[in-house]
Amino acid sequence: MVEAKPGKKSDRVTIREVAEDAGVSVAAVSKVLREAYGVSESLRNKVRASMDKLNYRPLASARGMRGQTYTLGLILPDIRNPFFADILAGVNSALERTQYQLMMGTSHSHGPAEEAMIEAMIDRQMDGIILIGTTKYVDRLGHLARQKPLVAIGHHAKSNTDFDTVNNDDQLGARLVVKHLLANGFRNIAMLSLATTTSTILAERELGYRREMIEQGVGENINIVRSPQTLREVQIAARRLLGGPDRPEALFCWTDFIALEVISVATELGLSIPGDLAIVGYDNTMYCDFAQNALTSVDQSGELLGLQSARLLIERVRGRGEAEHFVVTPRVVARNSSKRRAV
Amino acid sequence: MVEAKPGKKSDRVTIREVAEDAGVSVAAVSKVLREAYGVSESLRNKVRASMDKLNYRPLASARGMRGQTYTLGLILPDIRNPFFADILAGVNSALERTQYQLMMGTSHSHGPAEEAMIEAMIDRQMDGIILIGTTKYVDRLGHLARQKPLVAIGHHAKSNTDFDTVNNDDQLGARLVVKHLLANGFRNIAMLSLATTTSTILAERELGYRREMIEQGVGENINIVRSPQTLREVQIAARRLLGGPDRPEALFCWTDFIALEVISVATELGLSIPGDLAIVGYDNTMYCDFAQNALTSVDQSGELLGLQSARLLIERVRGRGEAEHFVVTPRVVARNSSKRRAV
DNA sequence: CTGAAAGCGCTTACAG
DNA sequence: CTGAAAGCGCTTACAG
Repeated sequence: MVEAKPGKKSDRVTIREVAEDAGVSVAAVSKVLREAYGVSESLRNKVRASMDKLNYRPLASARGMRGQTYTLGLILPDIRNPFFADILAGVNSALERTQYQLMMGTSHSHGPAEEAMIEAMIDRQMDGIILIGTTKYVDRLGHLARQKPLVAIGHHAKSNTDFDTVNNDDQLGARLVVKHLLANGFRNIAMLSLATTTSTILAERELGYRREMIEQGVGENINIVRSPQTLREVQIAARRLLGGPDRPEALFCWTDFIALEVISVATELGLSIPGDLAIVGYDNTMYCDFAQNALTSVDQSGELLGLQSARLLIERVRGRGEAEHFVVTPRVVARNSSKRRAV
Repeated sequence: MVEAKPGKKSDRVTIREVAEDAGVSVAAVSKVLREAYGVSESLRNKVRASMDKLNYRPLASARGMRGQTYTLGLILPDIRNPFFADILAGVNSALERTQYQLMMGTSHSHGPAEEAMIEAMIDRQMDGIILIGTTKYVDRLGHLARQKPLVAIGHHAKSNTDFDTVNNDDQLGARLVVKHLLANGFRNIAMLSLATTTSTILAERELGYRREMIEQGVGENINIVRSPQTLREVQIAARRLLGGPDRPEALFCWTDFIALEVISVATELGLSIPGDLAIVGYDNTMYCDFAQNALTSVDQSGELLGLQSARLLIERVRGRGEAEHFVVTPRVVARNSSKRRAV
């Protein structure tokens, strides 16, 4: 009488049982599983039939002990930013017909969690990692990439050869915003950026803003305010900027999420948008379309970025060695928040 | 001359190297790692020193072959819903000082992805799984829970003995909304619910709405509209409901996310809130506080739910057998969107 | 308290 | 084309 152990995986079908059922060797089953070369049609069919019949599913960790786990990791810096949902949609659609599964982790901005998350994913044998909006870990990214396929979204490193990058042209995006606002009659344009010393995309956006302001002859109005991401800090920064006497005519915010908070502060201060203040965001997330926001924003095709990053990562996992750097061209999507004022 | 293989993990320190360095057996190192009984102070110290010195990190998949992977899975139905960020914050804080790492997966509403995600997590040896807002898979949940520790958030199953549940009292939440709206002078209250046949939390909220409407003597105004989650479908449903001649005075939406879309539609229709229409959401997410939304909502303490679910899951992983069902009491957070109209 | 050996479920050379 | 055997890095009884 065989008593099932109270253990949790007692009912799991193994490759050995499939092999027995199909009357072949364990190695043969493994080959069919990996779609490896040198398996006859008939053997493959027998094995497939047994796998289906027994409802076999390979154990990823066991596979990972020698080969791949068929698991890709995605690290998000902040799950609250709705832009990441767009990226994720793209990643998911790229993975749809593949064997790969996506596992996500978040790195809280406070603490050393980003590094910890990367290590956790390496320890869990992810075949490759997609990193979004790298910040602190930047310097060690090359070292990491040499031991694990890596794609960075939202981190400019064109000259790097160890990992791929996927970006929109952030400098251009910021330039387009300045152009758009000037075209609509706003000349005193400030920028609300992120307090960071390591984000290359913010550096690019600030650079684009500066350059375009200067080239358009409104360089004397350049004003970059930097704030951390927390709700409280953004509100404080926005109140200070908008409550004072030298309030700008327009404010370019580095991401929609923050722009929505600015709209809130402006509304509370009794400012009308765009009458008293024009606001532009970045990422063109779904909230921009809501009538109560009607937020002009820069579309950087988040879904495409996600799609492309997953494709590149799989290529890397399969052996590609040279780095690729994918860049998409952004465009301004104009809405009410930056409309030309009635004269 | 030993040449490092081009393989990716050549630099990984193993338990064997730690054992050699410390001058003990591999089994001893394993025991220290697991903080198992029967290890002398001095042996432990030696091993710990070697682990630090060599910068040893255990490979989760190897551990999982016999024991635990120290990885917990969290399955989200829709990453766009900001409520899940609150839950996640709670889960993360519960895991902070533990050995466990969280890996998240999303199940797209379209397709059989929810089931696929659960299987993917089982195949990846998660020690336990937190499931948010279960829908289709409900009937097989018991079977699943018998092979893997499981906690469900947002799924009522008090009589179930195989897994834990973590919820707010959804029926009460809906009742409180009706009470609040009536107290503010709104009598013709409709409800915008989710098109689902399996969600128990929606069933509870609908029940609470119905019962309270009847008990308060406005049963003749009961009107439940059900819509899928997609932006398009919600807009269509909202336009039909709000554009018609028999527009309700107030609309209770099943989640904030949907309520924000309704605010958008109402705004586009030229309706003022709450002048022409009061709106109430559920979950009290951060967007409610934005002045342009000022959305009254039901707070179900998402962070607490997340915290509690992680704690319960770890207890289960450690062997607890009986089911626990945690319920938190919701409360209405009143904002401008449901303010009493000026007479 | 400590360690040698078997084994978890796969993949990978290597023979045949 | 097919399979027997070794091995991935851990944990788990089991001896000592």
